[in-house]
Amino acid sequence: MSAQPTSVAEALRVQDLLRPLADLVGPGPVAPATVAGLDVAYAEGGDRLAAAVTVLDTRTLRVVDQAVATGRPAFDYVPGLFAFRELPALLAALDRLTTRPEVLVCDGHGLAHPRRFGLACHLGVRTDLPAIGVGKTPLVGVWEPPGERRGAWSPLVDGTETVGRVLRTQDGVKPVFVSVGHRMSLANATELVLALASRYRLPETTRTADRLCRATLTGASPAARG
DNA sequence: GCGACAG
DNA sequence: ATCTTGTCGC
Repeated sequence: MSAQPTSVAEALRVQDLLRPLADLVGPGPVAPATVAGLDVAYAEGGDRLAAAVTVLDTRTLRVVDQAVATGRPAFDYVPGLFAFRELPALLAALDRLTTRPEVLVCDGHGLAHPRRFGLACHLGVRTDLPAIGVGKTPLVGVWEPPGERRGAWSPLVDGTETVGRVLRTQDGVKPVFVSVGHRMSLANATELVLALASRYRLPETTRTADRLCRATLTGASPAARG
């Protein structure tokens, strides 16, 4: 089977094949110097997309490198198989970076997935980089609402497993869903997301990547072909 | 069987 | 994801 499946059955098998390769424990870099944000935007009609990666200096939160890749969605949108849709373009964008980020912050879940292999796990395994997932809405699991203050969190539980954390990144603002992707502990992932979401609900990494891929589709940028 | 369902 | 108006609040 290929890395890019053409059917649901095949996609499920790819996940089963790659899942054992994910390291869901490793502490990961305690104080990474750089962190990458990844995001994808779709053109009206959804037949075209732009994937963006921005690399930020962890301390200053300034963008130090970035890349984009445009293309077609590689798979229909199927909850649980979402990664196959955006992965090719995201990997292409990553290839265009001139630096190698120390951690990947993905727009979607990692372990918090019905088969424990969401986009963040997939990207981590395919790049062998520490990766974490930050979702805006849940895919699996149950949780108690975390405290109202920034930094408060509660475990995200699916069945008998803790698959992530529901983290409040700003006072009184809807929480985000953090889960491990690859080579990173849940505690360190939580700490990193909180540091990156210093001012807004979402981490700066995803905010900068989001702006970049949108601007690319809008045509606001000169060099943005793929 | 029916609804839910990352982006 | 994308399509959309007004509205509340710093």
